[in-house]
Amino acid sequence: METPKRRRSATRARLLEGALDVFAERGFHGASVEDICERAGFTRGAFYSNFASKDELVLALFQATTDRLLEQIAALLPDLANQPGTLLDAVLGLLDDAAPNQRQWYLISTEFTLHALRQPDAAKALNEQRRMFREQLTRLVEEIISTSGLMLSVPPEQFVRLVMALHEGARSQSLLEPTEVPAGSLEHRFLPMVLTAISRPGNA
Amino acid sequence: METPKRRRSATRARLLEGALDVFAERGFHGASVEDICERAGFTRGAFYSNFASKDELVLALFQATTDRLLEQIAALLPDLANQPGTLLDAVLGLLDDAAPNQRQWYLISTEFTLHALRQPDAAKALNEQRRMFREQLTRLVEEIISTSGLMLSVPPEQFVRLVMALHEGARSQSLLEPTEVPAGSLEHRFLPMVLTAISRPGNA
DNA sequence: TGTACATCAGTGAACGCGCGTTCACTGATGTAC
DNA sequence: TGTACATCAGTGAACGCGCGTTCACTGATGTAC
Repeated sequence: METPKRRRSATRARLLEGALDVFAERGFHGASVEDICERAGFTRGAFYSNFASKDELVLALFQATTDRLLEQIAALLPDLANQPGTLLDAVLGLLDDAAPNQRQWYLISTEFTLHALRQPDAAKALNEQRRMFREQLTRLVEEIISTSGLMLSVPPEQFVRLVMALHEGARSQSLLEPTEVPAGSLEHRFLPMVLTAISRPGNA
Repeated sequence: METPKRRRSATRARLLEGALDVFAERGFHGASVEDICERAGFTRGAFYSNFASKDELVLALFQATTDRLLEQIAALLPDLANQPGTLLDAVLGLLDDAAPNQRQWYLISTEFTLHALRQPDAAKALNEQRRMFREQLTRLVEEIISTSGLMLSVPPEQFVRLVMALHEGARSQSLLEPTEVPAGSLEHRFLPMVLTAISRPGNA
């Protein structure tokens, strides 16, 4: 049944999808409201019937994308924790599977980071999202550690921060030089060393 | 002597300085030509007497900043290589001393990275700059290794890529959460582990 | 079931502001004699 | 050294385009009887 409410929220969703694509292609400022509407198959009036302003759209898009990302991760978590494979495979696999389009997600989230560094409101929202993301990853790490009998010489959250930082910096290198730095190569080369250094097999 | 040529190049330099500040505050698109000129104490005519367009300014700014950065590093290198202290102190110290204003440099260089991911010309310039930067760091690492008798189980350039990637990701965390992640904390916590793992004292 | 009216998501034309860019000019500095 | 002219860095007004936002409207869907 195509009730008006469903129709409306479908329109909103299509506008958000369009915004995601166009923002990734041209950046927040470079993308016009018209671009976004055209991509979504609507006129600008539809846009202002669903969003108060372009600024509001940016925040709504970030929230929507973040919510979906966290849901997807929550769905992936149980599988990863129970499957065979190393701690590292699980964590890095999660980071890769989290976003379907890595390049797009990097462009959007990095631009939102810059935005947040200039606007405290956005920083609050971003830090909240990052905190939840870290908590999910930390939970995964803790679970795997407890079932495998590994020991970390640093708190799991610190380990997660390390993985996320390295992942972010490595991704930017991979996107700039795809052939010199294949995606994931830096993480897979160096994180095992850290694990060797900080983990001791502790089978009681 | 205030010859016209000197005066002209001073104007250009002041416009570039102004652009650096204003771009950091509002982003490339968010900063207007008028903003930049006002900051530098000129009218817009002066701008177009020195730059063909706003786009050209972005590239010129990147080149100018990059050139200065590389010069500063070249000046710092000899001191660092000969001073006492660990390999890590030298490399991380160089990364910190390279740019006087870390936050500003992060904002500018990250936005330029996003720009480069959308525009091949900019990507070429950026990759060239990053290559030279890596080469400087690699040279430093090689020199310290050769005088200290350390051994790396990976090529020095790979080690440098690791440090740069971690540094970039760690910096974004530090800027977003200054109290939770003090600048340099992730690097100083984890890179020693990598060094322990991959270096063997090889005093023949 | 059919009719009359209400609602409101989405249309598309219009507005007006800000911004990048242009250009005729000015006045300080350099050059020729 | 002094005068007349040339140069050209920087001025500031004007242009015009694109974009964010508004608003009177339309026509499809829902509701009342």
